[in-house]
Amino acid sequence: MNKGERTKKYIIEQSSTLFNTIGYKSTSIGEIMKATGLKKGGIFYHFDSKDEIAEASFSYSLMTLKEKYLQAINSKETAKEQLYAFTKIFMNLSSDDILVGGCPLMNAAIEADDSNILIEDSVKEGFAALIEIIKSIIEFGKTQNEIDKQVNSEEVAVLILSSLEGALALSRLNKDKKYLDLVIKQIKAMLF
Amino acid sequence: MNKGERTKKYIIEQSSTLFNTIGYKSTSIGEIMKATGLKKGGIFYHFDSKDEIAEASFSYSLMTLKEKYLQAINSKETAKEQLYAFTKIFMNLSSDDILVGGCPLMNAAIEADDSNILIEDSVKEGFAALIEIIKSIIEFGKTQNEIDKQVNSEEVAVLILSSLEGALALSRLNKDKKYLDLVIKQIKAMLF
DNA sequence: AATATAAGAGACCGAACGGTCTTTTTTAAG
DNA sequence: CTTAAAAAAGACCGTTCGGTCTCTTATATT
Repeated sequence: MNKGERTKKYIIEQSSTLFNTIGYKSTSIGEIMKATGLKKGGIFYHFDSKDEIAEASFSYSLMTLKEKYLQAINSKETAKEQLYAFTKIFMNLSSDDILVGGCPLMNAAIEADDSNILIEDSVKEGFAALIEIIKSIIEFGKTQNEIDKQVNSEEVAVLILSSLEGALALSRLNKDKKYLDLVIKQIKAMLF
Repeated sequence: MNKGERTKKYIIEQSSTLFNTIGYKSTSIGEIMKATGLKKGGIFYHFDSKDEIAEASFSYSLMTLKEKYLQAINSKETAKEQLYAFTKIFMNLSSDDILVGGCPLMNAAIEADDSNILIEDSVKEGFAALIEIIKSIIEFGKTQNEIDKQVNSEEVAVLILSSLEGALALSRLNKDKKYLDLVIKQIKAMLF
């Protein structure tokens, strides 16, 4: 990887944190300059526009997020452990070094409500992927006789994701993990 | 109510929709001028800063929201009907004429993450009030023998609000009410 | 109808925005 | 070591931002 590629990657890493913490509108080129130590010329040499930086940053966040989920679930032998690993990531989304600023998907979904139609599809895909992961955990649990075969995997997956996202927002707002704790506790009680 | 008061109220009404749909940062004075038909001088005669408009608009949204909830619940005789009325408001938050743009609380919670510390307390209070309303519905249901007396009102209220907020975001993003429908269905099944 | 005051218009301001362009410096291949 | 190309600097541009200030118009009280 030559200098140019390294710098471009570095800009994306730094920017993704900015976009996720203070949002698209508030992340100015000036902020990115400060965070990277580069000047305007250096940044616009690698990207044609702020939107292009935002897109690259969001993709990077998504990739990181997905990796984290899959890696956490892998090597777990029971559905219960998998679900625990999954929820643990949600718990850490507030303090995670890389993904600081909460769930990138939810943030993008709320802010890019009308504008940024560019990333709207990516956000949809991201959520769909998360639901799919939860669904696969539930279905795995059924084959292991951990989870009642009557539960509707898709529907329950939607409930789990929705409640986790809502609780994450509440916990971040109140700077109190109890909301996430409460929701996770009840989800477990519901499934196992 | 004299002209000045009418105009100020009108600015707040129009602005609250703007803030809730496109967010604080994206709602410029220019946008407010367009929405109200007033010029800069007319707007800043009634407010000292954009933040002051934002605060007034948010308070107005909160008040409207709370009114809607309480009014919907009143005159309902069973907890089941009350909960149904409550969830129905959530369903309509996407299409409501006044509160267009989703849940004002969630929008504010996500966007005013670091900045706008001004309204942070109001957002917290707003969420606490919603949880309290749900809690009271559940407790009413217990006295009516509709709901199992063993359920923890507070905890379940948090789960319900979290999942509704999450599902609302999903439904708005995908322009598909099914997420809210699914979650509401499961909440009902859980309680009744 | 007169008039004091409330309400609003709109030109103006400095700062910050995203983005361009020329110049300088750094990198890396021969 | 030389040199062409890649990378970065930073002055500059037009636009939009939130906000001010003066001047005009509308309101409401006597």
